[in-house]
Amino acid sequence: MIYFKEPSKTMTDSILSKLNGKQQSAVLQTEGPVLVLAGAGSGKTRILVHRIAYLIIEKQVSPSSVLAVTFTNKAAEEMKQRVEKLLKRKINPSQSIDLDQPWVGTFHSFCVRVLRKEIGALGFKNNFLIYDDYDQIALMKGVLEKMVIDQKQYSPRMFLSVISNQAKNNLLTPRQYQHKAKDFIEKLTAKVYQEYQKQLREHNALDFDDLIMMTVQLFQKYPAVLEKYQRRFKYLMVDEYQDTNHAQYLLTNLLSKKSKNICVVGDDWQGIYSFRGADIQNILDFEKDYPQAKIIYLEQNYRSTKTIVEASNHIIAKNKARTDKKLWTDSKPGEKITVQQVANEKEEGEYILGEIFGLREETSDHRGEADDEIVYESEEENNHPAGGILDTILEIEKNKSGGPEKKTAKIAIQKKIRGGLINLSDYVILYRTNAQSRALEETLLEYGVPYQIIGSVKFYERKEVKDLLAYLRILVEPNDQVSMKRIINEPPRSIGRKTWSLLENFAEADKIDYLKAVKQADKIASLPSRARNALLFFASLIIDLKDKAQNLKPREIIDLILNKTGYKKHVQDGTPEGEARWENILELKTVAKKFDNQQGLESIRSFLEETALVNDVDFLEDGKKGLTLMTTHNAKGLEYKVVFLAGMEEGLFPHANSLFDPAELEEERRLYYVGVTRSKEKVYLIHTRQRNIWGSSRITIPSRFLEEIPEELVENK
DNA sequence: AATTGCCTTGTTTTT
DNA sequence: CAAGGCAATT
Ligand SMILES: Nc1ncnc2c1ncn2[C@@H]1O[C@H](COP(=O)(O)OP(=O)(O)OP(=O)(O)O)[C@@H](O)[C@H]1O
Repeated sequence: MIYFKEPSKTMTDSILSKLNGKQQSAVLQTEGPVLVLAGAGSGKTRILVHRIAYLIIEKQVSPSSVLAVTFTNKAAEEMKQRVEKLLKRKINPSQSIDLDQPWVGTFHSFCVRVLRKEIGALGFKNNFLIYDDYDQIALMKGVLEKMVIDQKQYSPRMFLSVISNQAKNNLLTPRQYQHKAKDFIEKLTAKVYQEYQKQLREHNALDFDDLIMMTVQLFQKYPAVLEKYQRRFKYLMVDEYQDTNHAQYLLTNLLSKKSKNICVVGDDWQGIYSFRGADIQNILDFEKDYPQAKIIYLEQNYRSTKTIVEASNHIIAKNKARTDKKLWTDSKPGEKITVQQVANEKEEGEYILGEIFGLREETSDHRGEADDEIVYESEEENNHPAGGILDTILEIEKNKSGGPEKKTAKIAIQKKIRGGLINLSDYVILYRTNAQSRALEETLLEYGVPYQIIGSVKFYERKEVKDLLAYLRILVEPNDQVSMKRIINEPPRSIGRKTWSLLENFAEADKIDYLKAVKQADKIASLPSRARNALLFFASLIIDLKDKAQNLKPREIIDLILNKTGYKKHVQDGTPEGEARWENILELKTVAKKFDNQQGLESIRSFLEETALVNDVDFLEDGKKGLTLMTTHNAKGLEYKVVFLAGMEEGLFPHANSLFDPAELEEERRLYYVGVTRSKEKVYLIHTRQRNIWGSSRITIPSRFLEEIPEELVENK
C-alpha cells in the first residue's frame, strides 16, 4: 500500500466531502466500537466504504488489516470497487501500487478462508467440500434411511432446520445438544444430528452452518489461532448487522476482542431473517456488549422522495418492537404511491408492463385521466399515442380472446425496447413468495420483454448444473457420496437402486472411498455381472477423466466430461427444455472461464469454491438490460427508480403463516418497509381480486398493509 | 433397469 | 399446480 507521511488536508476533505456531519463522525471514529443505527437509505453502507478508504489513506492502516463483512457477495464486490475508486483518486499514479486489498466478503466466505488454512486442528482436511441445501437433504435422507426413521413422519427438512436453528446457530455440538434434549423428538434429533455430522466428516464436507460454527469453535478452542486473526484484522466492519445470528455475533465478538475496533451498521427496522436464526437483539445489545461504544444515528434519507420516506415512516410506526428513530428527507414530494387493483395475476403483469411502457415517461397528469371509464367507453382511443398500451391491455381483458389489440401492444412494447427508450434496469418487481414469479414470467415472455428472475430456481441448483458440479467434485473428492449417488447413473448407464445399495454397503463395510469401491466392483458379493460391468465401466470412465484433467483448464475439463460421459447428448435431446438446459451448461462454462489461468485438480477446487458460496443476487449485473424480478428478501440493500410490489393481499403479504404470531407479523411489516424503501422515485402496490392458489382460483382480500399508508400519499386506482 | 403414471405433499422468506 | 415418492409396467 502507499503510505502518506502526513494526512493531507485536501485528501481528508475529499474523502469526507460526500458525507454529512454524522456520517463523517462515524468515519473519523476509527478506534473503538462504533454502532451506526439508522433507517433505510440513510447512507450506512456509504459510511463503510468511506471509512475503509479513510483508514487506509489517512490512518495509514494496511489494507490487509481491514475486514468488512457484507450480506452478499455482490455487495462485497461493489464495496471493494467503491473503495478502490476512492483510493485510486488519492493515489499518485507515479508511486508504485501495492496489490494489498482489504478483505471484503460475507461471513461464509470469510470463514471458508480461515478454515481452508486452519481446519486441520479440528480433524478435517482443508480441501473440504461445502454442501449446499440440496446436498444436505440428500445426505440427511441417507442418514434417516440408515437409522430407519420414517421420512413421512419426520421429514429430512424438519431435522435439518431444527439442527440448524437450535443446534448449530447456538454452537451446540451433537453431544451438547443431546444433554439439552428433553422430549422424544429432541432426543431423536440429537441422534440424527450425531450421525449427520459423522457422515459429513466421512465425506470430508461441511454444510453452511458448519462454516460459521466451526470457525467459532476453532477460535474458542485454539486461542493462538484466534490471536493470529485478531492481530491480522485490526479493523472489523459489518454491514446489515441486524441480520446476524448468534454464531455470527460471537465470531465478530471474538475477532474484535483485542483491538475493540468494531464498527457495525444496521437498522432494526429492516431485520427480516429471524426465520433462519438472525436476532435483532444483536444490534440492540451492541451498547451493552461494548459499553464504550460510540453510537451514531443517521436521520436523513438520500434515496427516496418525500412521499416514499413518509409512507415508510408510517408503515414502520405500526410496529411495537422497534427502536424509535427518525427519518426525514429534503427531497421533493415526487409522485404519489399508486395502489392498483387488478383482476388476477395475469393482469398484474400486464398492468406493470402498461405502466413501464405506456405511461412512465408521460406526465402523471395524463395518467390521472386514464381511468377505467375512459378506456372502456372509447374504442378509438387505441390509436391515441399516449397511454395507448395500457388502454390496449385493458381492452384485452374486456374482450378476453386477445385479438389484434394484444398484437398492437406487443409491437409497441418491442418498438420501445428496440428503440432503447426504456431503461428496464430502473424497474424491479418484488413479491413475497417465489411461486409468484411464474405468472409474471409468463406474461413477460408473452410480450417479449427481457427479464431476469433472481432466486426461484437458483442457477447453481439447476439439475444440469448440479450434475456437472457433482462430476467435478468426484474428481477431487472420491468419497463425496452425495455427488457419487447423484451422477453414477446420470446419464443412465444401468446402475440402479439395487446396485447402488450393494455398493454403499461395500464401501461402508470396507471403509474405502466410493471411487475405490467402484473400482473393486468385482469384489462385491452377489453382484450380477451386468451390474459389475456397468460399475467397472464407470470406474474406468472416472479414472480416465481424472487422468486427462491433469493438464486441462476447468472449462476444458467440463467439455471433457460432457463428451466422455455422454451427458452432452443426454441433454441435447432436441426438446426446447433440453436446449434451455444446454444454455445453462454454457453459462457454467462462462463462469469456469475465470479460472483459465489454472489447470488440473487444483483448478477444479478453485472453481468449486467459487460456485459453492454464491447467491443468485450475485448474478445481478447493473448493465444488463432486462426487468428484474425477485423476492423482497433478495432486494435488501438494493435500490431502483421504480418498485412494483406485487401480490399485496392478505395471506400472501402478510403471509398466512405469520398471521397468528404478532412477532412474525411485525417481521412481515419490516419486509414491507424494506420493499417500499428500495424505491427512489415511485412505488406501485398491486393486488389482485382473484389468484390461483394450488390450482384453484380464490378470491383475495387486499392486504392490511395497504391501509397503513396515509391516504394523502396514495393515489387509488 | 428404465419408464410411465398415479399418489401425496406442500412453500414464506435463504446465506 | 408441480415435485417427489412409489408401484406397476415393459
Ligand atoms: N451524504 C450523502 N449525500 C448524498 N447521497 C448520499 C449520502 N449518503 C448516502 N447517499 C446515497 O443514498 C443512497 C442510500 O445509501 P446507502 O445504500 O449507503 O444507505 P443504507 O443506509 O445502507 O441503506 P439501506 O439500509 O436501505 O440498505 C445511495 O444512493 C447513496 O449514494
